[in-house]
Amino acid sequence: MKKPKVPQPKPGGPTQKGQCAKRVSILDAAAEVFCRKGFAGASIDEIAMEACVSRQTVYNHYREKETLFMAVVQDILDRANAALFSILATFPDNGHNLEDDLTAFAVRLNRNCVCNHDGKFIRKLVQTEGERYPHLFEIWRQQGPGKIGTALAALFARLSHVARLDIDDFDLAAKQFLALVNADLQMISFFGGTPTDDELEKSARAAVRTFLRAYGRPPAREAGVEELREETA
Amino acid sequence: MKKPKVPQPKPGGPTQKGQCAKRVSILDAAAEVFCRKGFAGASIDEIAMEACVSRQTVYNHYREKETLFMAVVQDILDRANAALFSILATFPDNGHNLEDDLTAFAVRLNRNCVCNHDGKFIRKLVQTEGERYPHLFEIWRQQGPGKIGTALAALFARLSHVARLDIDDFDLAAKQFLALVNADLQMISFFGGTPTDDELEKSARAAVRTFLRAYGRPPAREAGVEELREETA
DNA sequence: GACGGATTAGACAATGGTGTCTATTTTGAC
DNA sequence: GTCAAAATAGACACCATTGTCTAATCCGTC
Repeated sequence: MKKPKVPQPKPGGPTQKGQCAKRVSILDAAAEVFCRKGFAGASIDEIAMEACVSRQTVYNHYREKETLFMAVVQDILDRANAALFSILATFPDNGHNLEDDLTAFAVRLNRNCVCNHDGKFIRKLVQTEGERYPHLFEIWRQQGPGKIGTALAALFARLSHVARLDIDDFDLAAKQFLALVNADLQMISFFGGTPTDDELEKSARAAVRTFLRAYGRPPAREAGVEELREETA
Repeated sequence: MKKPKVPQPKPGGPTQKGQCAKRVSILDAAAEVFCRKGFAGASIDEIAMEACVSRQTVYNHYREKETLFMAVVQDILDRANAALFSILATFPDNGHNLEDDLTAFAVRLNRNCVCNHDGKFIRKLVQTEGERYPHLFEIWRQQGPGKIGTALAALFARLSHVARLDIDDFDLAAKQFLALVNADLQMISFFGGTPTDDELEKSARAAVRTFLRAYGRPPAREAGVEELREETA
């Protein structure tokens, strides 16, 4: 009664090595449970149940708990990476309004990379199990924030070159941009909650505004502060 | 051989209810182990061993694992809070150089509240177990970042009033200040590593510089206003 | 319909953890 | 020195989990 239950074995499942349906189902369920309970707290039975699969099937696909765990991590990282590059490709090199462009970019980044399920999962897991698996932490740092950071720095370098930003240290600016964008949301997504679209938009706009106050080139109409300084001098 | 070992029972231990030495020792050890292994992964035996105490003693002081866990959390929060207010009390209301003052403040805040042992512990624990104990998350948000945030907002309000900052939304600025200060360090302290004093200082200075680019009043007026105020007082 | 690989439920031993109990020893106060 | 409270080691029942094994069942393919 309390053991894994299997509703319908899904007749259409292809039996390939790479992407068998059961395999995916196990991976998803494992991600869910590992994220909720941590490595130690997650039980194979619970994962099997959530995946609508027998425990033995789990062991057939992944030799042991740790194998499964590592497979989950790699899977999530791959997905998050794909999302990141797809977003970076959308930034308009010559849009009209830098503030709007950056805000839209920040919203998309947060929604699809940082605040989404994968993002929360991987951060939580790294913090929970990073000490036990230093290897895991290293992979994450290079493939996660590391990639976002350098990609963003490159973007800022381009924008600086087109004279829309006034940045001296691109890497620093990238880190600060990410930090600002997450200032509001961190608390929400820290827990389980997912920020609403409204919160996402609002906090992104506030962050971008501050960022541009610090790093933006005054486009003549927004030169309030600059002019003030000139006049008082 | 592998059970709790007790070297010397420490003859000088007073037997009071409030702060018995064993009690403290257990609390410290429990914090350490819970932080390393999470709630599920930590075993009472390991805690007892690390505290140089028998398992039964642990159960004598704390009825069950969960009781101990909650006591640890409350203890850490109290300590972190005390540290925070002691730091806030040191900010000079009428210093000469705002950048230096803010930088020093940020360094101290990070060293004693955010990047130190307690800070890392509480963040890790909230993220690990927050879902299982929503109560824990709520306490943390109000007593931790919440208190820092409002205290910082109040400080910025004071500084704005003395015309050293140009801020419209104090709460937002406080959040952004904290975010900027942690932009660099987050990655380091995310794992187990403790940032060096040098890293702390450098990242704080970069953050404050950006913050002041966004929110600072042109420095020409700073000294004048300050002096005027002092003289009229 | 028959075959073979995948999948299933369920039993199983081994392990390790929790919380209780007891008999003994230590400790500080008197 | 005596005494009571606290702390100790160790045994214990109980439970959950891991990973293995087996016999039965499902599935697509031939």
